[in-house]
Amino acid sequence: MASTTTTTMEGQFSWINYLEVGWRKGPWTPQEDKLLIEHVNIHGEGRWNSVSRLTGLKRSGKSCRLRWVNYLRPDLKRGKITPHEETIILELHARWGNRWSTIARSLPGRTDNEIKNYWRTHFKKGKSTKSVERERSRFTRQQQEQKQYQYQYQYQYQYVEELQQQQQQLLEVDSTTKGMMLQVEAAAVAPEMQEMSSYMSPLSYMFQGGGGGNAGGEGSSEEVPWAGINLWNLDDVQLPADHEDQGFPFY
DNA sequence: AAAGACTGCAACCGCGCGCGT
DNA sequence: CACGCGCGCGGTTGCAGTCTT
Repeated sequence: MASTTTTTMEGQFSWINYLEVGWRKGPWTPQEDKLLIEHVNIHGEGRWNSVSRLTGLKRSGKSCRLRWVNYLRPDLKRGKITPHEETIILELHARWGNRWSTIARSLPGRTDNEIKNYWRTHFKKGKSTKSVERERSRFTRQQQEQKQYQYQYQYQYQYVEELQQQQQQLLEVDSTTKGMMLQVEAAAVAPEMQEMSSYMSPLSYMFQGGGGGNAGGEGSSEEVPWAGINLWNLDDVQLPADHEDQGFPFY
């Protein structure tokens, strides 16, 4: 790929880049977006370096991929990060650090870039005092919501345990050929289920006294164990009257 | 009302990994 | 094994909009 190095003096919208290197830079136009969307609709994602050749777009493959992933993908969620999502970001960042793409996998519709930007503007060290003050009042509100989320996560955890029990019953009841097949399947799933239950709740390690599991570990926690399960849509869970009593050790 | 400070976010860059040859 | 290519990731930049003084 041609070098795309740009000096600050040239600026990111420089025509010099286009004339000398060939790739256009800077903000995307609606026409460019349209071309890229059409291309992906026809050819699918991937092979980004061939996009310019096939569409006539004067954009590098890298730029095309970025534009698609961060802005044009149809499954992207628009709008502000919700307090709920913020909680998840805080939790997952505590677990994984700056592994934004890993964190993004737990937040359907949000991109790593979006989360990274959000983190940097809201939680990065060295924020101004005013910002901190604003954040503090926001945090107070958030704490109230945390209590509710805690209960919701516990509810979800119980649900997984029920699933495990049901699966166990299936194994015990059916010893026919069909049952054998189920056992094979279940055996394959079992370790994953076990791991899932160990940190089904993103906040579970807090409830367990913190620091457990493979926090900070490399590799093994790459895949999000609850992918495919809609953890974050528990709005209609009914809270018992005594849930207020449950403390919440938040930071 | 104006100027400066701050925030949000799109987009770029360099680096490293995985894969095919 | 070495190399090149494509891609994904995390860090950074810069601009437009908003807020504060």
